[in-house]
Formats: sequence, C-alpha cells, structure tokens
Amino acid sequence: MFYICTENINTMNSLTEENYLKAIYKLVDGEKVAVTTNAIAEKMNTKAASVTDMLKKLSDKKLINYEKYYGVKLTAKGEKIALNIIRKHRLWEMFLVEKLEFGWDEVHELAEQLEHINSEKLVAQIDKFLDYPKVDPHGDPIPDSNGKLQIQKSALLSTFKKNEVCMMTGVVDHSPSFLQYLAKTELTLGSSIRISDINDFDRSLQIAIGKGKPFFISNEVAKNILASVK
Amino acid sequence: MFYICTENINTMNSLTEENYLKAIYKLVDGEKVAVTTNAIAEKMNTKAASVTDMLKKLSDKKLINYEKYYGVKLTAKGEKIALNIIRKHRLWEMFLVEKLEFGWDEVHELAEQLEHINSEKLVAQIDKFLDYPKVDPHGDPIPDSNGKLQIQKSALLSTFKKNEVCMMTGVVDHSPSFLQYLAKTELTLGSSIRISDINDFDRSLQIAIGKGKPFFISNEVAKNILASVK
DNA sequence: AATATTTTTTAGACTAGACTAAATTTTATT
DNA sequence: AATAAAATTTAGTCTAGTCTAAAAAATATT
Repeated sequence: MFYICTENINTMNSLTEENYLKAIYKLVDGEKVAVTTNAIAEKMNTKAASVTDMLKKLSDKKLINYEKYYGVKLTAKGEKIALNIIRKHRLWEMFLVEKLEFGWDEVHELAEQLEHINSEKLVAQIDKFLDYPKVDPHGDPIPDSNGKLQIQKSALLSTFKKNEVCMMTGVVDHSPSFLQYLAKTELTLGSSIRISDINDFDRSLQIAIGKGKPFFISNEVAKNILASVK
Repeated sequence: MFYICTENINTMNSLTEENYLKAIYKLVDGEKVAVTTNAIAEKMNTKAASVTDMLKKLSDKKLINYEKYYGVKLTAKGEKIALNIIRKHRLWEMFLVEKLEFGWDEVHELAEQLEHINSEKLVAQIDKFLDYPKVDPHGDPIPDSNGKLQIQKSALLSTFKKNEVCMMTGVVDHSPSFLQYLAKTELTLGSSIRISDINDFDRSLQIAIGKGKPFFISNEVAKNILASVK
C-alpha cells in the first residue's frame, strides 16, 4: 500500500530542518525500519540531545512520526520534502559537471549549499537546460518533480562472474578520494566492463573496458562499483 | 587616495552579516557620508536596536568603522566583501536571464538567495560560462573578481534634448512593475533611442527606437531610464 | 539658552538550534 | 529476575539575531 502526498511542500522549512529530513531519508534507505536518534546525531555531526529537540519540532510540523525512545519515520509529506531536496542536489551536481566543467569528485559540497535554494521555476529550468537527466554524475537517480524515484537495478561489480560483461551505472562510495581514483582509470559511468579474471587469492578482479587492455582492481574497489548486466 | 584591500575576504560571514554589509554599501552609494542606523534599519526591514547590535559585531570584525551616534562606513575589507556579493548577485541574474529563460523582472529575489552561495570556483565558472559579462540584465555593472567596478557614465533619459540620439544603458527603478512596463514597449538594454519631441505640458517625451515609429513615455518613466550619448 | 523632538543606544527578554550533565527508559548480560 | 550498559530524553545553559521599552545623546525649535 502506497500513500502519495498531494500536499503543498513549499511551506518554509529552515535549512536545518531540511537537512534533518534529508538525513532521516538517507538513513531509512528503502527499508521500513525506524531511524534511531543516535544514527541521526552521527549523520548530522551533532549530539543526541539536539536531535531529540529537532524531532519534537518536525513531529509537531507533521513531517515525521516520532515515538519517544522508539525512533522516527518520515510522513508522506516529510518524504516528499526530502526527495525534493535530493532532486535539487542531484540536478545541481549534474549542472556543475555538465555545464561548468566541475569534476565529479568536487561537486558534492557545493550541491549541499545549492540544494537549499528555494525556487520551483529555477529547478524546472535547470532540469530543462540539462534536457531532463535521469541520473546524476555518480549514477544516482534524480527524483522527478513529484518525488518519484526510478529504482535502478544494479549489482556490485564484485558479484559478477568471470567473463561476464556489464555496464557501470554508479558508485557506492561517493568520497572524493574514491572518485579521484576512478578518474585515473577508465572507469566512468556507462563504461562497458568485462571481467577477464577473478583471483582467488585476494578476490581482486582483472577487468577490461571496451576493447582496452585488462587491468587489476581490488575487491574493495569492486565492492564500490555498481553495474548492470547488458 | 585609494586603499586597496588585499586581505582574504573568504573568511566565513553569516548570511545576516553579508546582508548588512550589502545594505550599507548600497546606502553609501558612492558618496562619502556615513550611513545612519535608521537608514540601515529601514533597508533591512528591522529595528534600529537590532542594527546597533550588528554594527558592534561588524565593527569587532573590522568590516566597518563605527562611531556611536555618528554612523558607519565600510572598511576596505568590508567594501570588498560587499562588492563580491554584488558581483555574485549580478552574475546570477545574468545567468538566469541568458541561460534559463527568466525575465529581467523576476530574477532579483532569486539572486538574493544565490548571491550567498560560497564557492570561488562556481563564480569563476559562471563568469566564464557567460563569457565575462560587464553588466547585468538591468545594465548595472558587474564588479570584477578584485571588487573593481567599471563606472558607466550615463544620464537620465529625462535630461536629453529634443532630437538627441542615445543608447539605453540601464534603469534606476528595478521594481518588477517598472520592468514589466518596459517589456511591453521596445525599450530594452542597448535600444537606440531618438527623442523626437518633448511636451512642455507634462514633460512627457515622444521617442523612437531604431527606425520604429515614435511613442509617448511619461516624464516619470524617462527619469527612470539611463542612457548614454552615442 | 532652554526645551522639545528625533535618533541612537542600552537593558532585558525571546526564539532557533546547539551543547553538557543528569535522569530516565530500553536493551543486554549475568 | 536483577543488574549493568547503552540509548534516549529532560533540564538548564549558550550564541546569533531579533524584539520592546527605557535611557541617553544629538538635533531642532522656540
């Protein structure tokens, strides 16, 4: 059963409130479990006591369902707001990479600022300007203006078998250091990857991109690359 | 005598501090007089008492010279920060109009948000993307990255004489209603204007744009249009 | 020059959001 | 089941920025 939120989400929420909603959304991550106070505190780089205060506030605003000592879930409205922020974040990242020559490892922090700019028209125009992209520079799906998210079915590169061919669709680790490492290889979104060998010793892979010559990647790297069968 | 600020202006200032500095800069407007507390309060839509508090704070940070009961002036550093915000504001306005199909009457509010985004690279790239514009969509000059402002020598359209030809370079009134009025005429930045007649009765003007046919504008309108001799 | 008016500042209070320390509730361990 | 440990909440404090009301200084008026 699905509830779709038709409420107007463009009531003013503070920057802090928006960041809490986003953090809760990311901690839920598809699962139906309630999010704990400590988990939010860690994600927000703040203390549990501060989180409790904010949870009361968000609960009063009907953006989360909050039960003392139990945890929180987003309401339909809260989730829609969170998805709208994520939409803006990913569209801005795409804009920075596609139009302003930013590297995919340097857009995150800046998008954290830009995602809070409040203007429906701006978002719509950026979307149009980019020709309605479906994923951001890291392969993460961009929610549509109704907060609908296209779920992409991808698996970790580490789960593919020898000689299989797949296409890189995203990354798990978004850290600049990992993205910078990838930039040194030929591994980018859309790369056609063939697993030419798997080494039993350390589970490292030998892969080839397109018709290029094979090279090694560690199992650690393979576990942070998303790919879909062709 | 001119003092050029070579200090790093990228120390963090709050959004509120930035808005105060901008307000003070705009109130000084080239003149050397000190700005009064009440004037700032009015511009910031706040109360004089709140302004006094902030002036102390900005004074402690060496961004303004503040003497009790006398008024304030920006220090070189304060002025540089203000100009940097104005630079960002005008570049964003230009971006919205040139790239995202915004009208010149609807960009101001949005640019008020965008001007506080903190990223040197972003500003540099937007500037480059727009091919280093010298003026914003309203004809206001865009300060360069050192905070230098190209002063444009323009006069009010109401000061020109009969049969003179000039080019529209800007507007005095930036309100959406005035800009929307102009959009209904052919008066835009760069328009070649010939004063075909001046009516003694109400000081209204008959003007022609390029080779178009003449039409009337009130003196009130003429007083809000900037133009330079060809 | 004395008084009235306006402007500005001070003093004290409020809100959002954060913190520490203490209290409470839940969960884990014996 | 009793107790220990961990998680969470409460209570009280702090800062930034705002406010009102009162005090002080500057300006204007008689």
